[in-house]
Amino acid sequence: MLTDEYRYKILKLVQEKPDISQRELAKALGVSLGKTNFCLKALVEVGLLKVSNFRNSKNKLAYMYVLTPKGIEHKATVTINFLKHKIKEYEQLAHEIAELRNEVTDDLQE
Amino acid sequence: MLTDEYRYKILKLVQEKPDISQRELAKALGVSLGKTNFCLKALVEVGLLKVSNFRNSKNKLAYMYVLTPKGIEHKATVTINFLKHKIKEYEQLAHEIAELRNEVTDDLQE
DNA sequence: CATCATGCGTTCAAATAGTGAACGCAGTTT
DNA sequence: AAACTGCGTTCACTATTTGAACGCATGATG
Repeated sequence: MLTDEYRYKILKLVQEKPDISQRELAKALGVSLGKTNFCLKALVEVGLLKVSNFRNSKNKLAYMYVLTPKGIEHKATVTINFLKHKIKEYEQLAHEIAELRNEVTDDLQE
Repeated sequence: MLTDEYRYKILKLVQEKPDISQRELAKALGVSLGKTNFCLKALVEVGLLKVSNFRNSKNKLAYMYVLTPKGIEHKATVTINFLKHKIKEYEQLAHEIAELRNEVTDDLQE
């Protein structure tokens, strides 16, 4: 399933290292190869990524994943949304942590 | 799947409201009734929760979910671990947000 | 040149996880 | 007593994820 999180993370990783392999990507994302392959194809499908074959001595047959103009634009948008989301998450965490601290002391008193 | 997150959240919700229904729990957790039922049973299975029937006028046949001594102790531990985890997450978020801010400005320049 | 070893993307059967409609039960209401 | 409501339980179905296995292309080895 291609969630916003993966959309963002993949676009970022690909932009940083266009010759990244699907296996590297999978490891970086913490998901399986199959899922990574699925997500990449989905991104190509909707035109955010473009693949171009290339060869090099270390990676026998590999692709370059290139962000399309649409992909770059989308990444900016997605990044901003992600940022907003993260900031909200951050604030929520502050509350949660305070709450947890209370619970910890509560629990110890029981 | 009963992850630490659900273990913690369920113990917390149950402690706060022992006569909570599985449907309420499901809604609070944001998962299905089936999954909630599964998680509750798992917690009873490992001895963290105890069920005791009770009736009341509003809830026809309902259970009380009671944290066992083991459950209370476990909750303390789990809460502390969760707290540690959240604090780490919090710190990581601070970095991520800073990074995202840079990306946003980077993206705008491209 | 021929063989092997390595690393790539791809596939897909199997495993795992998650859903929610439907059921029987027991009180409450009409 | 019949209808209604809310409870936990079940489970067939769907969705999601995994990773071993494959074919292919290159580099290395004899």
